Amino acid sequence: MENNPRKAAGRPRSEEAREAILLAALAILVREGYENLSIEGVAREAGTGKSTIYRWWGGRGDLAVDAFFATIDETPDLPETGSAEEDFRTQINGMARDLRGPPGRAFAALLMGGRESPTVSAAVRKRWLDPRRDWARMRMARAAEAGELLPGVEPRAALALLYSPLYSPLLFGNTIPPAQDLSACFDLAARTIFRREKA
Amino acid sequence: MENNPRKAAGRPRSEEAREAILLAALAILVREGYENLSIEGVAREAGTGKSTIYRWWGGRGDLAVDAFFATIDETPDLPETGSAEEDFRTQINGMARDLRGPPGRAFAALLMGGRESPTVSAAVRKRWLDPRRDWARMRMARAAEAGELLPGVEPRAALALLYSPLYSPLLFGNTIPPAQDLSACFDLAARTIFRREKA
Amino acid sequence: MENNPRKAAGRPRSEEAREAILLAALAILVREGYENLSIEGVAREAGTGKSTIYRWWGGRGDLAVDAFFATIDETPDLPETGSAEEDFRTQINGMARDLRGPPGRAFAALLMGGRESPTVSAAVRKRWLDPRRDWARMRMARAAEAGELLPGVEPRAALALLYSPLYSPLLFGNTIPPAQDLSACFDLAARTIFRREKA
Amino acid sequence: MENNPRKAAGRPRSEEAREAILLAALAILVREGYENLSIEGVAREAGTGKSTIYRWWGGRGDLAVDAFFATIDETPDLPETGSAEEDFRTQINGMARDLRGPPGRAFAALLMGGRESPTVSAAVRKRWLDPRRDWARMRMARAAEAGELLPGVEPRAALALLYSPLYSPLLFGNTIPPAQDLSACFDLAARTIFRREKA
DNA sequence: GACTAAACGAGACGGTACGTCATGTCTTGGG
DNA sequence: CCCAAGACATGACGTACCGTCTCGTTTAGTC
Repeated sequence: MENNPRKAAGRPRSEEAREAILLAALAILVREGYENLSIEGVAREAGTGKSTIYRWWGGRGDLAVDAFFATIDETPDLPETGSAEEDFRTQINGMARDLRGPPGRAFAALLMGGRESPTVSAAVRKRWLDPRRDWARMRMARAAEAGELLPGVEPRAALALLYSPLYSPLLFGNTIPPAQDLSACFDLAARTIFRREKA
Repeated sequence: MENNPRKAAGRPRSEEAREAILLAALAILVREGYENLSIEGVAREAGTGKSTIYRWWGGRGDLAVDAFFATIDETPDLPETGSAEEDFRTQINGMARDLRGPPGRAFAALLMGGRESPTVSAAVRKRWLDPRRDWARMRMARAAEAGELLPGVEPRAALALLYSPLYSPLLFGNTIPPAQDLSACFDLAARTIFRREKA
Repeated sequence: MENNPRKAAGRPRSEEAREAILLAALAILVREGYENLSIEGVAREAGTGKSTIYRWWGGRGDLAVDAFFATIDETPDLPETGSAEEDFRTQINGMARDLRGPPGRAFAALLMGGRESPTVSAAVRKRWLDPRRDWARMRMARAAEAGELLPGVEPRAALALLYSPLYSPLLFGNTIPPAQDLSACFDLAARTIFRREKA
Repeated sequence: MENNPRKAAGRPRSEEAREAILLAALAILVREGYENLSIEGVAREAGTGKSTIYRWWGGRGDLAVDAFFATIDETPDLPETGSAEEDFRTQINGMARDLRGPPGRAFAALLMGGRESPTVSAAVRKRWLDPRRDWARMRMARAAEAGELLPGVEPRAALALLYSPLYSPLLFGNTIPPAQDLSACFDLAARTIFRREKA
């Protein structure tokens, strides 16, 4: 029951145009990379005018952010089993799945865009990093409470150790590591973080 | 029996111009970021003609690579003590020192440039990643031989675990983590990788 | 037996809007020239919607025409004394008065608009030129009948000679000549056109 | 024997491009009028880049001026016979010939452009009006000296009377009057200006 | 000491994209 | 049916760089 400033006069925004623009932007992002994502190109491919893009987005950075997140379930329900280790493994694998393939290229492009515009990096932090990190911190705190952590484990360092192997290859290779490698890293890290039940 | 390919007729390359260009490129890179590094800007700032740049470099990517590596000792002699753990810690801290501050921003910019041009990412791999990774693999193999590793540690995963926390923050924050955080991560990782002497 | 074509259903045209639009258009015309007369600008300044303008006028040309003629008495009663020379002098001075100053600039702008749209030039001819020319032709014919013309004077050429000096400076200087200059020209022309009574 | 500031470094201006641009501009000016003369259109038609146009001309006004004057002999040698009346008739007919047809449309367009930009109207004055007016004033002064003028003729008014009928129709009809009409006007005006030899 | 040849600065060239603005059309809700 | 508001596709604006090109100049080695 939202009561906007009365009603919003004038012709309503075209949902068609909005979608065409986001689709075109995503396609170009994946196909040609952030460097070659131009507003004119998007307008051409989407069959819209440039001004329609500038009316709703601030520039190619904003556009790239929205285009990427249109492909992503922004607030996935994260399961919570009894085991913190299992929960983290599930989340990390899920993120890897989200980012692998074309969306991964878009994501890498997006991070790149972050250097060009603080808006973009803020948006990425706010819409990707923060929710996932918040969840992770909370889960880690609960694990500590439940005595699931080994003694002397600092939560912040533990999180860095668990997540970094997922992201860092983007810097050099543009790709998310394969599931097997990721698992090996996770297992190794988990060994030094989580208390395991004695067999 | 001519020693060189003849002797290179004509006016020799101007060392002055080369240095002015690299300096200008680095300055712009650090001051304004990769996005705003333009060939025209470099030529203007260096007081050279554009063609001199295009003669020796393929584009702004190539130029950025050279400008960055001009600030870095490309093949540092890595010490080797008896302890693998100490050696890795030394190397990682050294890399962090190299990348922290302005050069770090240049490095991030460089990695970004990698998406735009395969030449750049190849150069980064060849001049940064490969030598460091080669050393690390070798050192890790020697550690395994010497029985310094805990049982069940896969070298590849171990390396990923050790190095990722250094790089991944570049993706989101444009910075290298502070020494303290890095140490905490390293210690945590080391605990699951290296066999420690019993007290 | 309905008196009007039906009665015109629906909301009646807003006289307020019409006037606001014409006023705004005239103001912009005088203040910023025809070049900078934009429909959007008029709508903004008049506080109306663009479509209201497009509904009633064909474009900025039409609008300029109406705005200009709103400042002019379109069919002034022309006096007729016994002397053709005096009557012409009176009319020409009257026209000069109408066109001098801001309205003159608007008029020049209007003529300029004529090149862009045949509608405009037709309107200018119909609402400015034709009534004045018709009067002049009639007066000249009557003068011929009354024997006021010198022998060998072709009416068409005589009219051109009398009126041209009023208009032609608009082309180069954007202004109507001062009264004194105009008088000198008129006197000179009159000498070769009108028979003067012997003293 | 001009000694420029040494030599003019850099690639020399392309004469080809200059000509293609002027030709295209003139063609558009004549074909579509000043209103529809756009820099982009000229660049498209001339096969050049926009920047080449902006490098050498300040805008469409400047361009139109140059395009028009490229078709006109800017400083025609004016004959001088013994008779001032004949000389003026020759000059006026020559101007009419210059302006009739396509160049006339371009000229009208140009005058229109004068309202939009003071640069243009200054250029038109400087390159068209002034030389012709200067010549006319001088010739008129010489005629006065030689006693060719009727008594009481003010040179300024006489010039206005002679030249106005040529220009003023441009305002309403876009065309230069036909030779016959022009002659009639000229004869009528001449009768009140020049002393004629007794038969 | 002239000749050859490449690198140099300068800067013009045809392009592409930028972000802004006005066009004329349309689609709402409300009077 | 009119009106205001304002979104829409279109297209020109003037700017900034792109990467290529064409100059005249400079700086070596080679004859």
